[in-house]
Amino acid sequence: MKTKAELTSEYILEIAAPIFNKNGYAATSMRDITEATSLTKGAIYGNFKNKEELAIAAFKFTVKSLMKDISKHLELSNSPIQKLFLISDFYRNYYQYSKKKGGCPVLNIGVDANNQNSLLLKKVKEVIEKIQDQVATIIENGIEAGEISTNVNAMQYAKRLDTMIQGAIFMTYTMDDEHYMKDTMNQIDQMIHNELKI
Amino acid sequence: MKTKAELTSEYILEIAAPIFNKNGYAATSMRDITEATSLTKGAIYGNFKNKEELAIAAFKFTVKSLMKDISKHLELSNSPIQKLFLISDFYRNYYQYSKKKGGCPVLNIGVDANNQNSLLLKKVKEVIEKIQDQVATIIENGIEAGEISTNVNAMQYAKRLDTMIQGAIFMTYTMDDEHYMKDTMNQIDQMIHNELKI
DNA sequence: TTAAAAATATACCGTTTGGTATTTTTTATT
DNA sequence: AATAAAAAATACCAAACGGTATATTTTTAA
Repeated sequence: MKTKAELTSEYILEIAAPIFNKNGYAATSMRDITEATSLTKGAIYGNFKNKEELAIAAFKFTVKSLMKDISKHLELSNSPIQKLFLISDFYRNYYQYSKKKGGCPVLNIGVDANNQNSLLLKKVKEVIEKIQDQVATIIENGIEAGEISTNVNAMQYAKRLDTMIQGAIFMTYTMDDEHYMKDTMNQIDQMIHNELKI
Repeated sequence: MKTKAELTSEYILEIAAPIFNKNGYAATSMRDITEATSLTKGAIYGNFKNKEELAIAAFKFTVKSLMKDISKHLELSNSPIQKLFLISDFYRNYYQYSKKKGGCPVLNIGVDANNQNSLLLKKVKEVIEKIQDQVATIIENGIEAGEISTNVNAMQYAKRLDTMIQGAIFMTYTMDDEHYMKDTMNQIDQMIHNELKI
């Protein structure tokens, strides 16, 4: 059974994570958190050491949920090449999906933490590496399964896809125009067809 | 002849622009500006109405310089298709180049201003539209000159290139790894060769 | 050279910041 | 039901915040 404190911590993260994600670290005050949670400083500081620890926990909270949802979506097929198409399929709805989380945590916290919070930036880097490793593994599995050309450099291609996706996320949010996301996903699908598929 | 105030305003922007660009709006204090410029609040508020106006002027200052440098680089050829290659050529060195300005203003202020400062966000949008219009015009000129396939949708392709470039900038800065930039520019060159060139 | 105007420095304002010490309330155990 | 422990609320702190009013200095023009 979860303790009271554990439940409170989770509740705080649920509320605080989208706020930090939207506003960034410096633009989010502890008062924002107490007001949004209807809790007091005593409750917040009783469960988190300080603002930085809360922000890091909030980032982890959002990413954990995001990674889980992606993984779940990728379970829709066992074929590596189909899993790649499922990635673009997932991101096709990413604008609406990620809005509920206060935006894309990788993009927002990545930019926000740069030059500002090295601990937070390190966490973002780790998440990016993890995502890229997973995509590279899918490509490698595709090569082994004979679905993907042996000429493909899995890691390089994973990074390339990730770069395009992040670009699409940035443009979609900044221009408030989902076409960027849809177009980029179409482009990625074409790439998978033309450059990966055997 | 420039007035004293005009010279001071320029000086303030020179110093303040990279700071706002690096830290973001909320994380930059007016004290940061007074300390970096060795000026006092009187000088700053005498030349700029408030923090927001200073931040907007600082963004414009950085973008103006950036746009000028790109335009200058594109003068190296009169051929539209070569101009496209010159764009990727420019961004190949963009990491080192933009570091001096405190990072990419479009990426940094774009993410920072979202949900935070609608005036600043509007300025970023305008810059993105302006850049995309210029690239689309180059492509259109290439079509007219018979250098680029008539099948190409100029605006769509300009947005596609811009999206990829912004993705590369984000990944390069966040991972502190210039390979993302170089790889993406190679990819773009290949696209120009395979999809645009006649 | 002097006086007006412009520009900058100084001193100060109320408010908000992140954080802490203490008190009160709630929970769990006997 | 009583008690100890845990959790949360309250009250408070010094420092920093953006901004302003005023004093001083510098520049400009007669």
